[in-house]
Amino acid sequence: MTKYQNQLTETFSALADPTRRAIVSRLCEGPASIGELSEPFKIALPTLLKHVQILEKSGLVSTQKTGRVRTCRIETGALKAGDDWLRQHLALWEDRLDRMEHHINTMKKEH
Amino acid sequence: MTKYQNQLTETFSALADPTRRAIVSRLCEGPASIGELSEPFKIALPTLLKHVQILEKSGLVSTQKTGRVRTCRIETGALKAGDDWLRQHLALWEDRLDRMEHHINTMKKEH
DNA sequence: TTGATACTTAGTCATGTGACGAAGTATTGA
DNA sequence: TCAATACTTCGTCACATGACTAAGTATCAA
Repeated sequence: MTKYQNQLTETFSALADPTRRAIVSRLCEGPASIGELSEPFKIALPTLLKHVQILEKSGLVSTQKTGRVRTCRIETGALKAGDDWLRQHLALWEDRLDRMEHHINTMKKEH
Repeated sequence: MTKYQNQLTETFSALADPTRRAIVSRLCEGPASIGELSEPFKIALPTLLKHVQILEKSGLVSTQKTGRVRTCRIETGALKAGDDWLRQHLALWEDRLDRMEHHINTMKKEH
């Protein structure tokens, strides 16, 4: 598996979990600490931390520790990579449908 | 978890596996049977079938059996839903950056 | 300096996932 | 009819995932 494939796998895996998507949504409103992130969820801190680490590994989120507080923020690179993959595939399929339609119209005219 | 959340979870989970992404890529070139799909991969038929079933459940792919052959094709709905989520979040974050930049510029002028 | 705060690590557990081979079913072609 | 084809189901297995509690460590405030 190429690095690009690996990156996509990590991005989509990270986004496959509803808690992690909620974290991403929250971070789109602005940076937050681990404690702030954990508040809206009914999960233990170590569990939340693990989610943040997965998001960080996938490149969706970056973090920085200052004193005893770790601040998390969104990174758009991985979001864009996922979006690019989806759009490319949508475009591929739609091109195919267009070509098919064109082909059918050509056939009709020939009658 | 709402139905929409569930749908997103299934879509992103489905896309998290490289074999399944390869199946989606292949099907963007046009419909294919289970046998045709399995050829490029070094995996057993039951494994491939399971992947196709996961893709079908997520709504990314639809299948139809005629005689003894099952034909698989892309469905764009789930692809679009995933793309929408990503684009919405990219937009959210970029709006925030714009507002921040505007704020900084306003502060500068006030000096 | 010392107690509170904010994570962090370690260890455990139930469940889910992706893989396989073997054996089954339903169609098709000769 | 009957062998070949194209899945499909079944049972199993190793490993990954997401959750927890308990017990750390590092920083800050009084």
